[in-house]
Amino acid sequence: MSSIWDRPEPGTRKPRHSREQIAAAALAIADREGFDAVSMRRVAEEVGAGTMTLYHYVRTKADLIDLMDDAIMGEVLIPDGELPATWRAAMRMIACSSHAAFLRHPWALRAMTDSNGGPNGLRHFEQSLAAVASLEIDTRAKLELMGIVDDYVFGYVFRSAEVTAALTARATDELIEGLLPHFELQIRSGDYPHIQALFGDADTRQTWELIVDVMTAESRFEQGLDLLLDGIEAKLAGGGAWSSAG
Amino acid sequence: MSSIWDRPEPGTRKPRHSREQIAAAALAIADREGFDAVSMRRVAEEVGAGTMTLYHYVRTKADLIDLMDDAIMGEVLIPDGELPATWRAAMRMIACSSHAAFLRHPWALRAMTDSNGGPNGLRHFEQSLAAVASLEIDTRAKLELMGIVDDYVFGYVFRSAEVTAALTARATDELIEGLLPHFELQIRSGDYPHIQALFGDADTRQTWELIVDVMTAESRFEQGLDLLLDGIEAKLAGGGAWSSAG
DNA sequence: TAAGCTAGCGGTACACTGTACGAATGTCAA
DNA sequence: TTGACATTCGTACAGTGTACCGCTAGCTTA
Repeated sequence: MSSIWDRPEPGTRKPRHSREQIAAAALAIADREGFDAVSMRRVAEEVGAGTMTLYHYVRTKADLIDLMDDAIMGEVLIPDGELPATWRAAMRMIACSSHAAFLRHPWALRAMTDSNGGPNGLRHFEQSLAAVASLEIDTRAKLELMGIVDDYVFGYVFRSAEVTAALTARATDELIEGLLPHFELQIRSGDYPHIQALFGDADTRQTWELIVDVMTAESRFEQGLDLLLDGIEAKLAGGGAWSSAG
Repeated sequence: MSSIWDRPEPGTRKPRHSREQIAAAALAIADREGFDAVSMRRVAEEVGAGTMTLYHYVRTKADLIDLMDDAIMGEVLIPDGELPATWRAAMRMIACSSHAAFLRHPWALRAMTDSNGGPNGLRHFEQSLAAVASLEIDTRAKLELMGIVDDYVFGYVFRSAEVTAALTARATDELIEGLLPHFELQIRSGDYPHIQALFGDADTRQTWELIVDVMTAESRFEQGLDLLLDGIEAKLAGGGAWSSAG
């Protein structure tokens, strides 16, 4: 019912561990061995405690994941005083910082599903509000603007994490090799004229590498972000007010 | 190693079930009881077979999920001949269709992690290529453009699915009620001036409802999509070529 | 200092998961 | 009818999260 942030750590008698330590251990395991390797037994082993001991610091595994998520959100935060003054530069910096943090922990997005948002999440929200504070649009419009940029950032991170996961599982070559046979067969059927054209003039393998390259290229993130900010800026400068739904 | 799409269904002797039937059963369970309820035992029960029987139609559970994913991608496809001629209208229609399909199955994105892409995924790729075919930019730029729009779509769907999941678990009121105490406490600390300002003039509860409303409002999707397309259009019209990274 | 309370620890057990193995059953070709 | 083998599925095992409960160590009070 009540989230973990409402309940105090145990502490009247000196506990052997701490939430920070446990979260850090879980994070280390996730980074090293993947998110699926994070089990209560594995984390307990990592901190040198019995499995059930963890349940004195954390009510459920979901709570532990909340702790991990908030640690990630901590990495997203912009250090005090470094947030640019203009809304565009500020939003851009926040977006890039999020991007960087999630690239360091590709499993994080998957873990984030049904997280409730801890203190660092709140601080992140505060910073985003600060970024758009100077804009002269109503509150709803500010929230919408923040949401739209977040949508893009999360989408990029989500999709790039997908590819990253697939690539770390197998090597690029092996992955392409595995997909090729079935793929070529389909293409030759003639049902996919545009894909056929795409692969037409060049070597099949070369085109595949181009696709993987585009998907994983970091440049695409800033490219798309700037295009989106262009669109927002144009709308804001366009005299007509931000068109709210309500 | 090889994906499910490469191996034929069992069939020389009349099998009692089919991949379609099994995938449909799994989909029904996911829609009705949530993605986590989809277990091999549960699906087998649904189709009226022994648990291990499923393994004659599917090599692993991951394969079954691939089947489910491809069914969803089938819902995303634009019917033959209905794809608009201009790139912008076409991309917009594909994006909206994706949006709609994933709203119908909020669990689908979570299931999609490390899916390998089946026939309907390929058809979707074909349609996206068709949408940007008329543009006079090089292949890489086309792929980048498609990727950027997909990033946005996935991001919106991901974040809205998060909120949707939280809201179906508890009622909106109950959710807000649960978060309020801890939240108000934090706000009063003075560390969050912008959030404090946001909640300042109005009733706390009212502002919360505004936030939830903005997050879940479907209008935000098309709003952001149009802004992104504005940015892309401006760049394309700007004379200067699409700035590729390579 | 001694007694006792209890916070913190963790072993055992249970219901659940995916799936390897192999025995039983059914259906076809000969 | 007989063999071959595709199809079905019961059993078993290693893994998961966590409820329950006994134990021990350290603080508080007498």
